[in-house]
Amino acid sequence: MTDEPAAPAPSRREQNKAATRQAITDAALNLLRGKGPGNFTVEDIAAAAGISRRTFFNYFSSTEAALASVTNGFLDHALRQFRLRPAEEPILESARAALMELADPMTVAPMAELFTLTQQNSSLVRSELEAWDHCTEQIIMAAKERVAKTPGAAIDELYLRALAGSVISCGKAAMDVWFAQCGADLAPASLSVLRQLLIDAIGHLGAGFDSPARPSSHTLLKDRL
Amino acid sequence: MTDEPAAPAPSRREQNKAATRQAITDAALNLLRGKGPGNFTVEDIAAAAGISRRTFFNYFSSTEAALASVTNGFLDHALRQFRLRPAEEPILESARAALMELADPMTVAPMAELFTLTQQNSSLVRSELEAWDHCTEQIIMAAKERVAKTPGAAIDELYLRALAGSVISCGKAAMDVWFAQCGADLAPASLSVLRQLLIDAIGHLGAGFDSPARPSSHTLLKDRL
DNA sequence: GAGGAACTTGCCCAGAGTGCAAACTTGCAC
DNA sequence: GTGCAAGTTTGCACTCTGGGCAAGTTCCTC
Repeated sequence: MTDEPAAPAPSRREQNKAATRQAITDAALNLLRGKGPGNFTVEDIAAAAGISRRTFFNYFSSTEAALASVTNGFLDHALRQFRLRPAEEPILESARAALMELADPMTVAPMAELFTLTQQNSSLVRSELEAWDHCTEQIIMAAKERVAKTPGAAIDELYLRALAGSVISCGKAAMDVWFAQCGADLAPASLSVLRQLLIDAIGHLGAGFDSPARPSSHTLLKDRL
Repeated sequence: MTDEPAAPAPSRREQNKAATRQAITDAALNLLRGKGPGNFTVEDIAAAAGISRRTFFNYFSSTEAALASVTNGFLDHALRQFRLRPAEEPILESARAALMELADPMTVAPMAELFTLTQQNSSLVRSELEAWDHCTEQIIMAAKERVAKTPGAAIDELYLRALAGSVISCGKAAMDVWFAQCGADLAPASLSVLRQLLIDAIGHLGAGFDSPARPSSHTLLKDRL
């Protein structure tokens, strides 16, 4: 149901595959909601999605992989925003802007739900980690492309990797604190908190984590609660 | 908790368990060396360690978990160093000092080997990620304890999580770049490179990543010392 | 050295993941 | 349409994982 202006020939085959993939992740998410993590099998998912067990494995290598599509969608969104930023902008500022886009109800809702459903289960947490790491690699690549655009600039691998990793860590930290404070609350006030947490985290990063506590935005955060 | 004045009662049982645990990880590592990742089973490990398959699972929940003990040992070493730093020292400086300890032949050797053996295999990479994440959580806890010691200081959860995550990311970035540059080379020159990479990474972090890409910034080292 | 706690092991079973080959669907050309 | 090639689904069979259970073994304590 995505009508992009530049639709690259969605053949019947492609449509079917996309529909099946969607059916699988929907089924997996429903089972997660209904039975809780670890209480359903691949066979259950396949049955709910109307396919055979074997076909499930043609699409995903595990239950976790199927559920990871939620996190991946979430992080891909941020990554897309990052790529849209002008090349001459400082990377930290681009990152801040990209992360800011995550504090949007539509975007964060699936992630918030997954988070609450996932919290207790270790194998699901593991695939979350993988998703964040994958996003880090993507950011590194995006940043490299950006650097390549500016003439006379050399790529400092260490700088890029450290920066990308730190940015992602800050995003993760903000999300963690937000979930801990607000649960899966998606009300405007809660999203404001998330936005402020993201700003603060990137702020700490930009300031080199100078002072142990920066009262300026911290109090602001508490006011919102 | 380990080397306290109260003798840590190494009973026969404890010894046996420790020996078995060690035998398992040794066997796993040998098989990894000999057959490569994914080309041996839990049964192979158990046989090589002289125990039953069932007993293996009494110690580790998977092959990856058994191999992760290498990474965990590596990171625990850093964590221990971190805890040894004075409480009034800035956290970043403590982190720098702790990471510096990793550039030691004895410490880094197993990690370097594991890295080269692991690189291609995704499920092993995943458990590495988990180990780094676990270390992050430990650092957060250690930092909290430290903050609790200083009177009148409030714990800023976001600050701590963002900082710990960023520090770990910088350590990871330095290791990644080092492996990419030097492979598993443990010669003094190579270790110097690692040391400098760690210093630079933490330097970038402390400087808020404000400088454009610029390798080998020895000024930052001077600043910190 | 008797008794109990801790540990190992074999047995069993549900479920994960994958290769294979037979069926079926779609795309394409005639 | 007909037909064929390429892509997909599915059942089947198989290996491996992970863990519950109960019987056997080792270690500690009294």
